[in-house]
Amino acid sequence: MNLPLWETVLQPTAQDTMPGVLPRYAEVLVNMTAKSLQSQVFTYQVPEEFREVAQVGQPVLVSFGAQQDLTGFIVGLSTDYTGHYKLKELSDILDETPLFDAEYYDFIQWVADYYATPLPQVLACALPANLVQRPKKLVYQGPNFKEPLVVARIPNEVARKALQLIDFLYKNAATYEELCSGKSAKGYSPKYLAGHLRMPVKAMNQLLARLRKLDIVVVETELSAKTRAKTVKRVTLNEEKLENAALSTRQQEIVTQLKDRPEGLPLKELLDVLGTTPPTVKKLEAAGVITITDVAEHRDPLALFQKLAARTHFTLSQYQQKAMDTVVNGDSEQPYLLYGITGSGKTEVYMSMTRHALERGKAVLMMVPEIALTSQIARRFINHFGSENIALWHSNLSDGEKADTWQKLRNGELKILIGARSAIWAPMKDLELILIDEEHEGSFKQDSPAPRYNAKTLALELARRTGAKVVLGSATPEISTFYQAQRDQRILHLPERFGNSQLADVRVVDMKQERGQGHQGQLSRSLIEELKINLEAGEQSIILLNRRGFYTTIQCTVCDHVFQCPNCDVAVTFHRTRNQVCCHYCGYESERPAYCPVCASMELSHSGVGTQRIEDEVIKKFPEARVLRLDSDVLQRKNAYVEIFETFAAGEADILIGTQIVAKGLDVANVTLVGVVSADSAFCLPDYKSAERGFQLLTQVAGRAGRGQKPGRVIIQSVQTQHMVLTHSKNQDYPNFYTEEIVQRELCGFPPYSQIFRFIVSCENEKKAQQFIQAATLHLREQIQAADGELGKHMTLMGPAPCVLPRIQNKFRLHLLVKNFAGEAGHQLITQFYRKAMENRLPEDLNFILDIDAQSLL
DNA sequence: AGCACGCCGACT
DNA sequence: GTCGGCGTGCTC
Repeated sequence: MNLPLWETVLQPTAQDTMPGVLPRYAEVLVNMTAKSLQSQVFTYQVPEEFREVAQVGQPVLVSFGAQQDLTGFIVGLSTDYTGHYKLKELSDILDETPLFDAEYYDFIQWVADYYATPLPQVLACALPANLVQRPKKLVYQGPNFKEPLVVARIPNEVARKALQLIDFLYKNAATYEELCSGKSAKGYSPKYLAGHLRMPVKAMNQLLARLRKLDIVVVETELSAKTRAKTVKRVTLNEEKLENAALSTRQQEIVTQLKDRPEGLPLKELLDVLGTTPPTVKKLEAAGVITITDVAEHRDPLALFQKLAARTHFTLSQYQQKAMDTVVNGDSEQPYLLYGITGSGKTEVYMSMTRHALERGKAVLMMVPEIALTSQIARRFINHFGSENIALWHSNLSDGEKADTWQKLRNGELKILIGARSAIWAPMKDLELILIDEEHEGSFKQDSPAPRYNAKTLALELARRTGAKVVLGSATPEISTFYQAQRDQRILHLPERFGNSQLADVRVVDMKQERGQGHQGQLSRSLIEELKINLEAGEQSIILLNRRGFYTTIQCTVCDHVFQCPNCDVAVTFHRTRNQVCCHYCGYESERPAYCPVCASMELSHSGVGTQRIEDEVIKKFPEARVLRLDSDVLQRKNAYVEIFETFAAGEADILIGTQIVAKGLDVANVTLVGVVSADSAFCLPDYKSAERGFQLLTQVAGRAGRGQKPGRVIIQSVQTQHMVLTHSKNQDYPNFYTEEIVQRELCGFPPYSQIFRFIVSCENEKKAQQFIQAATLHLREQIQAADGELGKHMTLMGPAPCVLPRIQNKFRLHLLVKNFAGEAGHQLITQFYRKAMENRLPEDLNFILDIDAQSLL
């Protein structure tokens, strides 16, 4: 029977060749710089020696055009080729262990399509960095380096730079002979050389090309170091070789150490114990008496939690059980929404579902909004399931840890993965359940760079492909999520607070009134009073400062001038500890100005509020209180999140002051008071989601109070006490907030009634940016009108207009919004339009971004 | 995006 | 003659 073979021949791109039939051709996605070719796949011949090992998902080295040593991935294998190209051969397979399979690649293709992003860019986003070796070009002295006649042939205009370069290489770089000798030789990257000689990289590359032709320099590609599973050297004894060996005293000592240890000893330990040196041990190895092997060190990202691995037990309430049963017996067509107020026990439902999946050998992906929360949820999962079954996935993982975890997930050795947004790319085997906790959080959407993906969108697509079920959990679901879950009747409601603890008592304080009655400062009298009560009772308090758009600015008291960043049109933030002002968008830093540039007055004041300022005020009022601060300054430190949360949770502080992050996930029974300073900035941004975000923030933070037996109090300080966000979050009333907000959305045609596309143009030259976006808008209008049917009636263009933040990092920003009511047809039109635009060369220094399903319109 | 190829004008 | 400018077109 040769039918299977014949079939393969007919399908040259078949991913799976028949067993026993070796592939001769490989489809390679080349890591290309050429924009118009980036998503294209090219066929290469597989050299004889690679045919047995070649597999989809392996990183490879190829040459393309005149360029050598480009990296790429095998994305398909076949036994036949029907095209008419003279095929090149694969230069090398960089790693025989594949990083993904054909199904995974198909998913990547879907993402690339949906977000109009080149395939290699999506792949680069999906695969952990440094898992693949990167080629690096290094410049050395060439064979003709010291030939004066050859140097004389360099044209005048570049001769000066050429001589500088030659001088530098003469003093620093390895000679051609040294390079050929094979020993480690010093070379320099073109980028470094360009920087050193103060010239553009492009010019340097041109110069190098010229010098290369004359053999004055050579450029070699070198591969970055391989990320390997970390290994330790282990020494074991070969008993049988021992008998006829003559041993010195030192050698005898080594043998004695190893005698009763069939599993051997780590080399390092052996050296430490005996105070000997590696050569001594090596000599014994040469004699065959002992063996030294590289053993994979068990790299455990959960080592931190090991000590906690005592299993917990719990029983589900009737509502929790019902939610669990519905999902277990339900289908995977649409996501489920696990909707329950804070403290209603969603985590127990997640854990029961996870256990159900594990019992049947299936895998579970648990997504959380931020790393800080990872530790909290992870802890409860580890307590319950034991650390050996769980992997964590977040950006603080080292390359080696990522490489290990990646392969273990691919092999199905790990069944539970907990991680933030990027965990959606993990190559999970036998995936049955995707849990997305706090699904309303904005951090599931990547802002930049492309692909600007939403992990929730990807989760739904992944579920569609694998048959996995998706459960979205929140007390304050995204408006669009609730809308759809209600329509599909997929809401799992947990109406009770767990352990029947009471909802917090929420009070709104009118700060205008406070000021009117002559009370100064950021903390209202009620809040100060309540803080005092809590301190005396030994209970803990949280103060939330909603920072967005509400920084500590420096303002002139005479002319009201607010100090701005010279690059971005936003106010600079004042940092007292460093006596500096800095811009949170571009990182601009400068000494605190001494006088106003407009009126020369020296009467400057700090207006606005920063966490530091609140901290000062609190310390002044309560000098004996133990205060912790959690904001972006503090978070620069690695593990700062975890440390501060743990300190607070352990009761080692009385008051925690922080930005949005304190509103999330913190589950401390002894917290009975939450104060919100400047609540208004949470819902007064020019953005269609601002009410939703404001409500979510205030409700979540209110949920932090009174999680134990003691009742909680919440004080919200505001100047717009009648705002609907405040009235609903005061009552922690999501249903009524939803009802009011969804009407607005329909009225204005915002999601869920439309899909938002946002084009952003940014350029240092304002006029250039304006011209470009106007031309693009015109173009898009034409295309929509030219499309068949009534597409034009179902797509609304808004703008172009300057962004709410019109200048960031010295670049002017304009955007064009498109509301798409036409579903997939509209999506395709937009993505095709954008793809075509990106194939052409953009004006220099101009960025053209498409944000699909944009969340923020600032 | 590079890079070769090719067709022109300005030099040793 | 030869070198180098830059416009075009191709890269498995």
